This record gives sequence, structure tokens and C-alpha cells, in this order.
Amino acid sequence: MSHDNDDIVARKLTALAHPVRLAAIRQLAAAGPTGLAAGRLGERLDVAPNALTFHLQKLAAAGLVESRREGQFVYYRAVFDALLALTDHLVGACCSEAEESCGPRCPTSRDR
Amino acid sequence: MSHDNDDIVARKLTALAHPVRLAAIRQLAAAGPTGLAAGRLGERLDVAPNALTFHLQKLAAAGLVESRREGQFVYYRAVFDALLALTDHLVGACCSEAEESCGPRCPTSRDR
DNA sequence: TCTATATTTCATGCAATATTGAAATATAGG
DNA sequence: CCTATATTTCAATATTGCATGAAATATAGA
Repeated sequence: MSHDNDDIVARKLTALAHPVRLAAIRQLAAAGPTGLAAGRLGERLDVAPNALTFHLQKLAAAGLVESRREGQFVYYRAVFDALLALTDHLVGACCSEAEESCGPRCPTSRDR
Repeated sequence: MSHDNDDIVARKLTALAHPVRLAAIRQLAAAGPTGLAAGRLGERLDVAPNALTFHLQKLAAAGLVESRREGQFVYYRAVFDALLALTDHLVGACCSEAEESCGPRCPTSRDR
């Protein structure tokens, strides 16, 4: 809600706003809490290893993914809370100043 | 779900991924279906008119806002369906390949 | 028509981000 | 210790996106 929060959210959106990173996040989201090894992810996305690292670092810097090493492999997983908070923020203030609702799926139309 | 869809969504995220535009969308979302005149929005965001046009055009090109002229004024309004579709897409495939759920708020944890 | 207000367009310089290829580091296993 | 695999780092370049100021267009009203 605060003003700085927009900057934080904008940073997360910036991190997501790239075809490779978006596809990566969705693969990781689908993979669940265990996550996916970087190499496996790179195969699925058809992205070179160094490019993948580049993009994953952006996602990590934004707090959208985390990684752990397991032997030879580095597993990445989505940070679900961060993703959900993001979607909350996007539509959170929906219609708060309006007299009409913005539609049946409006998140604030439920509680009034 | 398709692969191209990621590009479309990435474009929408790119449009949102800027503090001014994010604040703008939230103001418009709060304003509801009627929307807000460009000048009024510019005042609230403390953004110069030409800069505001620049950002609103990005949002419009992504299908996240629409505009209509009313006399001297041009009203912008959020396209709520596009916003909701966006958030759906982000977490839509959550955990689909996983055995464990990603958490209590996981969108797919409800129906299984 | 003249003026004021609202909004958009255009042009330029600057900063941030992406892509690519080569090289470096880390771990596993023989 | 040597090799293979996995991942990251680094450097050069190209691209894209943003901010700023000046000018143009559109509408309303005197």
C-alpha cells in the first residue's frame, strides 16, 4: 500500500517481464516446492546455461526464486508467497474509490 | 498456456513494470469503470503531461487500459479482465507437476 | 477568431538491460 | 589426480527504454 511498495512491486514485475523469466517462473511454479535443477530448467526452456543464470539471478534478486545446491546440481524453486503477494498488490485497491464495481471477479466486490 | 501466450503476458508485465505505470494502474483500478481524466491522474502521480502520455500509451498498447475522449478531457480506465487474466496466468500452473502443494494459498490446492 | 486548457507528438541524450562467446569455478566419480 | 558435468562469471556489444524540453493538435468558451 505504501508508496515505496510500488517500487518493490515494480522491481518484481520487471523481473517477471521477460519471456524467458516468465516461462522459468511458471516451470518452477509447476514444479512445486522441490524446484528444478538449473540444467533441467535450461533444457525445458531451450536457454543457454549462462543466459539462464543471468535470468535466474534477476528473479532471485527480486525475491521470486530461491536456490540450493545439491551435489552437482543447483535447484531453483519459486517463492510462492512473493508471487501471491504480487498478484494481491496488482488488484488490491480495485474500485476502492468507485461507486460501481469493476465486475463480478473484482477482489473487493466480495466484501461489500 | 501456450508458448506465445508467455510473450503476450510478458508484454503486459513489461507495461506494468514501472513505478509510474504501476501507480497509474492502481489509481485507475481504484477509480473504477468510469476512470480518470489524464490531467487528474497526472496531478495525483505528479508526472508531467507528456511523460504521462508516454506511460499510458504503453499500458494501452498492452491492453491494460482504455481511453475515451469526453469534451476537453481524455478519460483512462483500467481493463479489469486483462488484469485478472494476468494474475491468473502467473500462478495458474502452480504445483501442477508437483506431489506436494506449494502452500495454503496455492490456487490449484483447492481442487484436489 | 482569439485565448486558455488538455493532451499528444517529436527529438535528443542517457541509462538500464539483453545477448553472445570465452573462461572460470565447483562437484562427482574413476 | 584427472576427466566429465554443472553452473557461474566476465567482457564486449547491441538493444531497448526512460527523461526532458519544445512544439503541435484538439476542444471549449469569450
